[in-house]
Amino acid sequence: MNLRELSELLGLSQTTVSRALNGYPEVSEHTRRRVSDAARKHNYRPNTKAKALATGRTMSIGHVIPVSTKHELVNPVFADFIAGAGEVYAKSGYDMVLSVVSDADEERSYRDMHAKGNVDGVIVHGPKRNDYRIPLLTKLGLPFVVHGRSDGVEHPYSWLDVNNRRSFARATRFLTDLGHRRIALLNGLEDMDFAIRRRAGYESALADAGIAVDPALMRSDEMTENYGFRSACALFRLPDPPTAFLTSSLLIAMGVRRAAEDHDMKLGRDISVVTHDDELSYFGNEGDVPIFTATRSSVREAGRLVAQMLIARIASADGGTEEHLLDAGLIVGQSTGPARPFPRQG
Amino acid sequence: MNLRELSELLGLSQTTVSRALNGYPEVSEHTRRRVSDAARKHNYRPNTKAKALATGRTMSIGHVIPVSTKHELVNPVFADFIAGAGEVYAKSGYDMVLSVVSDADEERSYRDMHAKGNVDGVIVHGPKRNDYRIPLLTKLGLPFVVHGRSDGVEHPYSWLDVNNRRSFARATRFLTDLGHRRIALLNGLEDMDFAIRRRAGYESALADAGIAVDPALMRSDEMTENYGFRSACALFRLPDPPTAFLTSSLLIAMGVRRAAEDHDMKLGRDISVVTHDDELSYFGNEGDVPIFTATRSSVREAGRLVAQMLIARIASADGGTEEHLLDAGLIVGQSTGPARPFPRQG
DNA sequence: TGCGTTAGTCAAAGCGCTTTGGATCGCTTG
DNA sequence: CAAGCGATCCAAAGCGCTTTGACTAACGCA
Repeated sequence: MNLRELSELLGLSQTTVSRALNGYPEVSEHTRRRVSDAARKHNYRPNTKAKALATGRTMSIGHVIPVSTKHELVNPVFADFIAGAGEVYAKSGYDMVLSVVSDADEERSYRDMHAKGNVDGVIVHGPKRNDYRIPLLTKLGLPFVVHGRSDGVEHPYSWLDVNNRRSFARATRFLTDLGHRRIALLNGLEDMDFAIRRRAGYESALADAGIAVDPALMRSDEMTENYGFRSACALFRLPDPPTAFLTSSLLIAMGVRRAAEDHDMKLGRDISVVTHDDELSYFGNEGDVPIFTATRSSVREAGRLVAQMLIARIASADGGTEEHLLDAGLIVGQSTGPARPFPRQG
Repeated sequence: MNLRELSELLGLSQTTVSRALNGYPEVSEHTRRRVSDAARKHNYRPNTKAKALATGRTMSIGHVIPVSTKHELVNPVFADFIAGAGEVYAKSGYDMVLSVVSDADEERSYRDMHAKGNVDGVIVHGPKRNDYRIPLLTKLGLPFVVHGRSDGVEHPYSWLDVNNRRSFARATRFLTDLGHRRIALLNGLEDMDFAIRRRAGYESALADAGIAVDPALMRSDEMTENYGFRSACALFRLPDPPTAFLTSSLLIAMGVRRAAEDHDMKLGRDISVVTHDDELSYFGNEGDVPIFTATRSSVREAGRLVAQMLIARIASADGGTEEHLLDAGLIVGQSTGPARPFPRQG
C-alpha cells in the first residue's frame, strides 16, 4: 500500500492525502479523518526511502562502534548506552544505524556515512584526547554529539560527560580518609579521554593527602575481567603491595575480587576496592549496601540524554553547541574498609 | 557531489556513469577508468536513499532488540553478536539498523519495518517456544533468520542454534560422573526456547544417572549476576543443598561464585559450577585451564554466520531455508571437582 | 452585480539514482 | 551494396514521497 494507491482509493490527490497525514492545516477536518482512518485500516506507512529522498532527512542516526583490532573487543557499556538512546529514538521516530568497524577503518566509516547521506547525525563514542573525529565531523557539517569529551579540541562542540576527574578525586579521597596510602589505579586505555581525567583526579587527591604517586601502582588497558585479575595478582606480589584499588569498570573490579579471593583476602576487610559503575542492567551492583563501593553514573541515562541532544541539534541546525556535565555520586558499598597491613602469606 | 554533477563534469550521461561505476559491460574500459578515477577523486558515493528507492533494496538489515519491560534489561550477548554480524555487513556493504523496543511493542516494530520498507531482512533474536514472530515474518514475506530455534513452529524457516540440549546433557553427565547427585540448574527465563532445551538436556542426563529431578533445585529468571547470587544463597539454605550448579550464563556463574565465597566455599573444591559460556570478549573465561568449566560456543561467530545466512537468503529469494546446529564443546576449567558433602556452617 | 478572500483541493516538478528502450557509429557479411 | 551486428552511449521514465504554485467554489462585502 503506497500513497498513490491510498489516494486513488479515497478519490483524493496524493497531495491532499500526504498533507492530511502530515498534519498540514490546508485540509478540512472531515477529509483528514477520512484519510487517517483509511491509512490505519490499510496499515499504510510512508515508504522510508521515498520520504527520505523527498525531504532530504533520513530520520536515522549513526553510531560507529569501534572494535579494537587488538582484542576484538566491544565495550560492554554500548549495550546499555544504546538501550537508552534507542528509547528516545523510538519516541521521536528515528532509526538507529550501527556500523561496527575495526578502529583502523573508523575514519572512512564517518566519511562514507556523510557522503552516502544515510544518517542525519552521528554520536561519537569513546573519545580520545584530541580526537580527530571532532574536527572531521565539524568540517563535514554532519551534526554530532560526543559521549564524553576530548581534551585538546579547541573549537566548540556538543558533548555530555560525567565528571570523571572530580569523582575519581572523591573516590581517592575516600580511600585516603580510610587510612589507605598504597592505592592502585586500574584504568582504561590511557589514550582515552576519560582515563586521562580519572587519573588526574586520582593524582590530585593523592597530592592533597601528601602521598607520592607511584607509577608501579598505575595500570591501564582494555577493561576486562582478566585484566583486573592479572593486574591485582601482579600488584600483590610487590614488596609493598597496595591496600586499596581504584578501578575504572565493574569488570575490572570483579577481576580484582577474584584475585583477592584467590589470595584468601576478603573485600572490605583485607583489601578495599572502589570502582566506577555504569549501572549496567545485568550487573546490578545494587541494594542498600551494594557489593562495590562505587562512583556511579547511569550510562543508559547518558544514552537518553545524548540522543535528545543530537535530535535537538539536527532539528535546529543553527549550530549552537550544548555541554552537559553529569555528576557521579559516590556510593558506599561492602568493598571498602579501613586500611590494614597486607596479609603476608606463609 | 551527485551523479548528475559527476556526469556533467565528465561530459557523459548519467546512464553511462552509473553503469561504469556498477560494473556493467556496456561501457568501454577507457571510459570506465576515466569515470572511476573521477569518482574517487571527488569522493563520490551514490546517495543511499536514491539508490534504495530506485533499486527497491535498502542494503540494510534490521535487528529488533527487545528490552525486558520487567527489568529494563538488555541481554549483554547482543554486543558480541552484533560485533560478529557487523563484521559481515561491513564486508558486504550492508548497514545494520537497530530497533530497541520494549517487548510489548515488538510486534508492531516488525510490522512497521516491513511497511516502511527500510530493511531488506531481519534477524530474530531470543526466540521463545512457538514464537509468533516466525509465522508473522513468513506471512509478511520479509526475509529473516532466527538466532536460535523455536520449538512448536511447524513450517520451515532458517535458523542457527547451538545444540543446547546435548551440551547441557553432557555438562550434567560430567557432574554426575564426578559423583554429584544434587545438581542445581540456574536457567534463563523459562519461556525462552534455549532454556527449555537446556532443561531437557539436564533432565535427561539426570534420568540416565538414575537421579530424580528435584524442582527445588531448578530456577529460571533473567540472567544477571544478582540472580545467580541470590539463587545460590537460597539453595545453600536448603536442608539438602546442591553440591554442584549448572548455569546458563557466565554472569549467573559469577553470582554463584560470589555466594560461594561469602559462605567460605571454594569453587572446584567445595562446590562445582558448570556454565554456558558465550565467549563474550570482555569476560575472557580463557586460558589453558579457564576459571569456569563450561559449555562453550562463540556468540560472535554465531553473529557472523547468521548474518551470512541472511544475506544469502536476501540475494536468492527462492525461499529455500537453511538450518545450522552448532556444537558447544565442554571445556574443563577450575570450577569443578569431585562431589563433597556440603560444608555445614558452625 | 462584481470582486477580493479564503478554504480546500490538485497537477506536476523534483529528490538522486537505476534501467529500459532506443540511437549512433564503424565494421563485417552475404 | 544493403543489411546486420557489436560496441558505446544516451534520453527519459520511474521508484514513492513532499512541496510549489495554481485552480475552484463559496462566501462576504461594497
